[in-house]
Amino acid sequence: MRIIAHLDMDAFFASVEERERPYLKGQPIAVGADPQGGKGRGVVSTANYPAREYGIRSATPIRKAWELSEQARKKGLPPVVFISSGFRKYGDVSAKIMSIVFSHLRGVPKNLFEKESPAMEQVSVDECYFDLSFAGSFKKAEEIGSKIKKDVVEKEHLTATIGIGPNKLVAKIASDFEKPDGLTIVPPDQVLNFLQPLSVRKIPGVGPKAEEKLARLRVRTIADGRKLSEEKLKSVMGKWGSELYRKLRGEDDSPVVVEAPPAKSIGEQETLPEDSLSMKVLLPYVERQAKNLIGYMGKEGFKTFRTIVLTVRFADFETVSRSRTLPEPTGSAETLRRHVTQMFFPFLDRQENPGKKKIRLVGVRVEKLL
DNA sequence: TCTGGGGTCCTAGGACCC
DNA sequence: TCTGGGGTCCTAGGACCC
Repeated sequence: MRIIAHLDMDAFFASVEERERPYLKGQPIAVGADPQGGKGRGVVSTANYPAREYGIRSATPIRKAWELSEQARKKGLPPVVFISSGFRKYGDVSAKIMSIVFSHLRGVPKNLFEKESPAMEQVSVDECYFDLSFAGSFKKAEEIGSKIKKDVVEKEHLTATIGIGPNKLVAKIASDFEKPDGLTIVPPDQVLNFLQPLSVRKIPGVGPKAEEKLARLRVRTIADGRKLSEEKLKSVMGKWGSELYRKLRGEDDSPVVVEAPPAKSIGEQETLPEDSLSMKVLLPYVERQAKNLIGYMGKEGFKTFRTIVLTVRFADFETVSRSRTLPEPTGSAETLRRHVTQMFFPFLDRQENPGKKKIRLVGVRVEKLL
């Protein structure tokens, strides 16, 4: 019997800031872009729970967050503490959390002499899956889950939410069920009942567009979705329909992947402080990005790339990309710089940009890495 | 009050080859 | 005359995740 757990740190970035500055305790905090007095660009990465009371959450535009904070302040409520630096340290804290989780796991012995390493998969700075099958029962798995939570609080003074189920899908949905500081166990015989009333949106992979398509079929909950045949789902959602059909039933056999597969692309993009159409302003951005990319490639252990993708986002948010695949792989910074600038020029005149729309973001990405 | 940055995967048309 | 079928690569765009 498979027993899989998913751990998700609660309001991770904001909680790290809060624990490091006790005077922030209980204050609304938003970690993310610099609000620049209401003129900043970008979004909130993490809002703590008091800030969520103001309607601020992940992906809230930073200007809106600023506005909501101002509104609260005028009502005599504490203003939001905006924090836009310190992203480096979150990685360090993350590593400590992951090692705490790891220390509670057991591998499945391959044989008498060779021990298998525990199965744990880190999916982002603040999330991981791990295999608790060795516990033998959901009861025992629950005990391990609560020990891990306790250990994270004692050692790192942070809270985590854990979901446990018969596979990654159910574990993930379970960890989202009761936050913060939750522990939700969904044994196999309770999977269908647990999923039934939840919105289809809770299924990873169902975003706003898929939700809308399903709504047109009168599907809101997972129970609704289960009334559709696999054929129907395929006709509406394409290839993904079959997968969705299984997910609606809580079925998932995807493995806990211990070793992260090598990256397929490396890129960098940046929203400008102000929209621009000036070559003098824009070109240094793409040139710097091209240069940075060669550095990142080296760090990741790649020597060459073969495809270059240039991305441009206009002021009206229309986003276009141009790509170029070279006949031979190269690792040359100068070659990349040359191609990127060549690819960029058309955007500055009438060819690609007849309306002369200003540009708000530029980005460069390299693919086919070796 | 306009909407980040890092990615992955899928689709669909066209070129090209056998 | 009214036009194969399959495979692979390239390009562009879009949905989605954290």
